[in-house]
Amino acid sequence: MASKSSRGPIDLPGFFADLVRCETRLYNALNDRLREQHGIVTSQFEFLRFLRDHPGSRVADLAAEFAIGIGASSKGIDRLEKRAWVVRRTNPSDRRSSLLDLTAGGLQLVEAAEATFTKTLAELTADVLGGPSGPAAAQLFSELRSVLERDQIGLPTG
Amino acid sequence: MASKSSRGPIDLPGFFADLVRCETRLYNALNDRLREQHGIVTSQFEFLRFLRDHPGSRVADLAAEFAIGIGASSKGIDRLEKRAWVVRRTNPSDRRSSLLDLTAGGLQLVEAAEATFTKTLAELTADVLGGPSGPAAAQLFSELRSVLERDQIGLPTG
DNA sequence: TTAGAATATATGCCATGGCATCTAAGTCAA
DNA sequence: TTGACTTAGATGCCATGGCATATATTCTAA
Repeated sequence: MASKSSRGPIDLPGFFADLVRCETRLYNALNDRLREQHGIVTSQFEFLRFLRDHPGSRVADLAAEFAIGIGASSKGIDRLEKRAWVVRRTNPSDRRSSLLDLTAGGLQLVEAAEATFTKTLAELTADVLGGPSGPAAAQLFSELRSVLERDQIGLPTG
Repeated sequence: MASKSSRGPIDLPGFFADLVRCETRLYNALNDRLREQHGIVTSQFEFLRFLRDHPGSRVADLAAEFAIGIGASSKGIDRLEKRAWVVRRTNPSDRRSSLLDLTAGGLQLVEAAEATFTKTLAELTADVLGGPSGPAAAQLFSELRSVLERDQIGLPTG
């Protein structure tokens, strides 16, 4: 059961539980839709979108963005590269790393998937998030995210 | 970078991205703290807390609550049972299923872990979520969760 | 009553992520 | 220059979850 509202200070554990349940279900639903329509899952869409918006990123940049390990980031790129949506090009100024870019096919895919993603998200959440307290909530999570990133909270080791 | 605020309708994809990043980092940080202080991870704490609050639940009840597959729920209980925090007792009215309960040790653990969990969450989020728009955001996610559960959005197959 | 359908969950296989480790490459000081 | 240290990321092992399947019960209709 979702937590109840109250007057006093927020019930943080209850809020967190609601948050995680929402995120899980939305992520699952987006996975289903993206898989059936484009053959990818949400995490792959997020990788592709990030690379579209930040061409020339490195494996470590993705790891930092998504708060995952370097190994997971490297393997995720392996899979996208195998499907010819991403290319690693040797970093001319540091040959330990590669610069990552979308291929033409990758760009085409991410644009199509973005339409599905945005539409699905709107179907599932617009009624509630489009309400009067939506903007305040969005602002709040934007701030929380900034704080967590600034303090480097919750970064995996590897 | 966290999404910027705006006047118009909410940027749903940006909001969702902020949400997922926050959830990932908070979950990671809670994992670290619970692991070092109690030898469990957050998902296990959530199982134990649910069983404390809903004694006699079945494997399928946990799966529904957490929007995970039945198999994952069963295996999660296996692990908690192996550590003697949970017992399966045969359901007298349906021998296909078991009724789940905490042991005394499980109850003791969940109480201790809850203190750590609540304290950590407060450390990491109270500044932002304790602000003026916190209650509205909490209410919003409570509603969104109710809607997603009512419509059975994002439940895995198995 | 009993065979077939439905249900609850246990189990096996695969994919993915964390963490440790390994290698290649860059940095720095003597 | 060169040897020690650091850094980027690739790779291997393990844990966990999804999905398919198997098994034990229960339900249902003839």
